[in-house]
Amino acid sequence: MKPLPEILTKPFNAQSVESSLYEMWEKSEYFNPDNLPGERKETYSVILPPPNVTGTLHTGHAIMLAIQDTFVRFKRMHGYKTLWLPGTDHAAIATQSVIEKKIYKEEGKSRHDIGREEMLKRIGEFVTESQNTILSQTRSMGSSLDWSRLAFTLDEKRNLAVRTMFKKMYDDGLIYRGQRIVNWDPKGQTTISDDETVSEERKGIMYTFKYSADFPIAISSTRPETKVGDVAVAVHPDDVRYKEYVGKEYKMTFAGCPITIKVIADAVVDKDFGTGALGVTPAHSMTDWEIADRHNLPRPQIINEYAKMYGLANEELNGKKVTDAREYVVNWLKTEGLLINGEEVVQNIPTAQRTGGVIEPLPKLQWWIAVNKPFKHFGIETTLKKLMINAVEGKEIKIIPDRFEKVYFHWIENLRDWCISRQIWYGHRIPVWYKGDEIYCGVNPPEGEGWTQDEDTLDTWFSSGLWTFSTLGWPDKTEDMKLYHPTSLMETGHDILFFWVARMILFSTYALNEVPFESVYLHGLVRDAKGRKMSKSLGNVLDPRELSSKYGTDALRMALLVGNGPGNDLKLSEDKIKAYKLFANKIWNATRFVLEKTEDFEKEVELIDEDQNTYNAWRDKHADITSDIDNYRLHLASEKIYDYFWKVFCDEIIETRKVRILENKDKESAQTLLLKLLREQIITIHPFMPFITEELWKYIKNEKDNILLVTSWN
RNA sequence: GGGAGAUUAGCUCAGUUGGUAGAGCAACUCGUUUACACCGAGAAGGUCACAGGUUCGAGUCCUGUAUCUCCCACCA
Repeated sequence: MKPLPEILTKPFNAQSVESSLYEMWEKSEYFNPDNLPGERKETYSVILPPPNVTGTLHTGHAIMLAIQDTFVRFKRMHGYKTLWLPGTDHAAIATQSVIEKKIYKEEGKSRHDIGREEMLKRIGEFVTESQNTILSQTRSMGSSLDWSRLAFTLDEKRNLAVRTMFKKMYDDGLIYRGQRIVNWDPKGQTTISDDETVSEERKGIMYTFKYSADFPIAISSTRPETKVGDVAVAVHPDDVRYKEYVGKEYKMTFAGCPITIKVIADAVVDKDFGTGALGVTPAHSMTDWEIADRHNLPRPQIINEYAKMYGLANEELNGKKVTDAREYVVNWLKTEGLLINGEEVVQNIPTAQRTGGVIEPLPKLQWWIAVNKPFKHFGIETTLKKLMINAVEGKEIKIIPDRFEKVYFHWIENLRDWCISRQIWYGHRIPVWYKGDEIYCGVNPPEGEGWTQDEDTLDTWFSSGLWTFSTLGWPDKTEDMKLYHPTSLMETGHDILFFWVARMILFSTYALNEVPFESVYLHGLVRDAKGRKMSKSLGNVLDPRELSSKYGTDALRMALLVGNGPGNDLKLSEDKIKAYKLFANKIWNATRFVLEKTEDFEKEVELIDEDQNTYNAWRDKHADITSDIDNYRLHLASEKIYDYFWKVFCDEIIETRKVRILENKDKESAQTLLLKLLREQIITIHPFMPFITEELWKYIKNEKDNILLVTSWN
């Protein structure tokens, strides 16, 4: 054996070795599956959920990187042609608003002052500059990503994929332009999808009143200001109280605005709610819009994009914010003696997830994906919804943990057409051009003069939805597509099951007729030791960069893996990370000791029975750990190797064998056993704690052995 | 209004297919004679929320109850 290396005589210092080890891995080019040694027939592929390009690493990223890297390293050591592909997300609205704020702060200018072209140029510059931060932080977690395939959701190749997909769906009639009620975010000045809204509990007042003294039916509303846009009052067809009025029309003046109200009967109305009569405001309520559809009612718009009243006969109301208008209308009701009562209620108000703005439902001409529309799909009539359901129901995709399958199905059942156009600048521009009444959709702009492109961009989840195959070169028929799609595993947070996972399934099954991934592993949120969400205001945010420099990346990774079952939130405390720093130290010292005790070791000998039994027990443990990883139980696998190394190997095996080595009793067998166990355990620990194990491997490997990254698992 | 999850040692949490309860931290005793005090040895600590049931046997399966958390839902 070699003499004991100098570095081992000192305590383990993670910081001093991590960056040079990562550099060594990168230089080996083994992160790229094309360069992996040996013959590898089976592939294993994972596409990294792209972090926001302007972001910095947080514990959510750290957990995702730790889990994925562990699987990827395991499979790579297992002989698979393993690809883990990195990328970043342009995060459309989030990024644009960051830069808008920055420019406003520094120059006092809005995006409209600056103009579309200049604004996009500035965002582009900012993004280029900022992406290195998240990428280098991603590296620092030890992530064995193939950087040669780095992708960006808004680069040229991904843009081609987006345009191609849009055109294909447009031609199939699955993307259409339509005037419908949208979720309008007055703060962000854009439409957003249903999933981008969050309902917030707020107190409001439910006013019960009449439009005018002559009108026979009282109605209830928390938004009386919208009633100037009413065109009907709907009652239940069986409601005897109002039967005599159905079909009649009333002309009145409400809050200074002339209105015509038709009494109609519709089954959606709940007889027992409020007065049992519903004031119908088609332009500003989804339900009412649908009622208007059924009864062929007009749809006057009376609120604009700035959440202000407009287009009304009463000039006093025009330009008023909806909240001020509400006050105005309520006062008017009071003075006219029309207000019957006002009852305080708790209501769920939809707000925009990104900006917090209160959603104003507005009718707008937008682009949609039709999820319920039948179409021919590879010769079979189906709908996008059915495709999404079939992929999971038919077990082509396994969701881990499986309880999320129910959540997924439930979401799809309630899914409505997806609004994909956004009134922001940063993103994939809609590949549609107009000239007069003509409309052209194409991957490339139309020939000829006079065409103008649609101003809108696409929902960021449209491009993210293509991620598993746009990263592999689609729409080109690439070797990567053939080898790595469907991908093996998608690992992400359960909070984006709908936003992202479902959309990837939609696009992939639709365009490729194959699932985007075979398994979905959903991790939970990281919370603090008390189970609270990490937030700046609580001051309980743990920064993964600080933690890894303090305790070592290996220790941080272990803390994120042990006991962290799929789908459950993880409570993370510094104490836990500290415990695995001690573990790293234990591995270090045990290695030194074994190397010291085997300095005079020459060659492997046959193990005596006692040692063979010990070795066999380890092999059982090893098989157990292997099966845990294969079955997505990293939380158990990591704990088992920790427990075995410390409690069994160090506390029992080393303690007993060192006596035999000292006393020269079956010394060679003891030495053989210690070296074999050490070597095999270092290999087993590597996917979890890549740095310390790769460092130690240098001192325990045989001449002919490659670096640990590509050393065989078995 | 629907759905999902949680309830296990003082604290924070594991416990894959049912077979005499585990980890980290904290607290207790002893040990620094040579891998590691970033350590070792030992002891202590739980009627596994509650009530029933299935079973030779249940933290683990079934039914119900309570408390908490999350998700979904256009009740105007």
